[in-house]
Amino acid sequence: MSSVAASTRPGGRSARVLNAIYTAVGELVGEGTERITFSLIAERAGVNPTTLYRRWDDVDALLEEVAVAALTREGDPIPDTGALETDLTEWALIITEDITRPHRTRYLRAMVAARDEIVSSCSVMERRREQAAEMVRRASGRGQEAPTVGQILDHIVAPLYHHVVFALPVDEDYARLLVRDVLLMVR
Amino acid sequence: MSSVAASTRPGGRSARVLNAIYTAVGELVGEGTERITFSLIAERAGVNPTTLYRRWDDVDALLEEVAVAALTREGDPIPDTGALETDLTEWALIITEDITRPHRTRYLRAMVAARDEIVSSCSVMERRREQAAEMVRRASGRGQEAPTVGQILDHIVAPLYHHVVFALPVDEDYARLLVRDVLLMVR
DNA sequence: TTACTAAAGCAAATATAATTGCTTTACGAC
DNA sequence: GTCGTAAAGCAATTATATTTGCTTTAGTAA
Repeated sequence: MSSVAASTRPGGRSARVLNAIYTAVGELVGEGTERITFSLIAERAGVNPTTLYRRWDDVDALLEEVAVAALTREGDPIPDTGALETDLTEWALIITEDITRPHRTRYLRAMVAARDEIVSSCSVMERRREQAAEMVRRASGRGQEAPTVGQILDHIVAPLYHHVVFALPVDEDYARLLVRDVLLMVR
Repeated sequence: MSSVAASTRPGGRSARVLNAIYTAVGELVGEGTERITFSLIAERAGVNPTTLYRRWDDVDALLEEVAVAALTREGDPIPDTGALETDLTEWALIITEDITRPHRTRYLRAMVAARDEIVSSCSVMERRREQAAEMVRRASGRGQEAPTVGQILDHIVAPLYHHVVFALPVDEDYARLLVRDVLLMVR
């Protein structure tokens, strides 16, 4: 298995090699390559296959690792429009756009296919929870009634991810619909 | 790829072999075997490996096929308690119990890891839609106000599957909570 | 700088997977 | 029954994947 960090010598070459490997995997996933193998990755990364064999138990372990890294990268801004409804709508649209990009979908699937321990170690959902919490906090600050963070996760985030993962259609209208539904719960 | 049905000679041996293969895969998945290979399956099924190579492109294709078959098997009864709230609660509990069983979870993951085409061809969600529709129909027949079928799928089914697939905790209380939330939408 | 050593590269050896041509079995149509 | 054929079994071959011992490279600490 082995993990990214904790290398005793993270300074130069190892880091460079690791980076090349991650990039190679990213490219291959992005290109929709069907059967990704160590040899393929090594070739693309300009790295010796042995390195891969020594570092990861199998290709899946590496793919999961890269997927987790890619999915938990920070970045999405938290909308701050002055009203919860528009905040949530904006946010739902950002998520939609993010997870429907083909290689994002592939990463999601790769991660989700993995064993519990790996999936749990991935903080995608924690990240979403924090973002939701921030929007709710702002709403409360303005004296607005708001759904709970749990409700936002269960009824906006979950359905969106669920649809992507089960290859069901996801679009703007669907995202807006979910926001409307969740707001019906607070009235 | 090749699919289950449409064999020109479904009568005896082929069917028996296919069955042995499906059973073997089921067992291996159930046992949580990490790296399932054709050889492993063939050995377990008491079948020649060549048969597997000739019939499926790769192990994943076979796993997906078995997963889809297992997940779309009929069986869950549709609760009919006389009130929508209890129907939905019963139903949510049935789903919860079903998808949290370890080898069910594994099947779900296997399916979800697959390519779009395979996932789409799986009617798990259609099945759920029909069941939800039936309960809503009964409620309307009694003159009860009810959420839409879409709302039930988005806000009860989706969160449940989402939690399982993302290795988040799922239990009875969670299922009940979701039902309560969705009913808040109709008032 | 220098010495030490973790980690990468290389190449040969081994193991496992996948393919292929041919033989055998046993449905299914007659 | 008997015949034709689809699909399974077998075995030899080929291709890939994986392991291993050794060499080289280059961070890091002194």
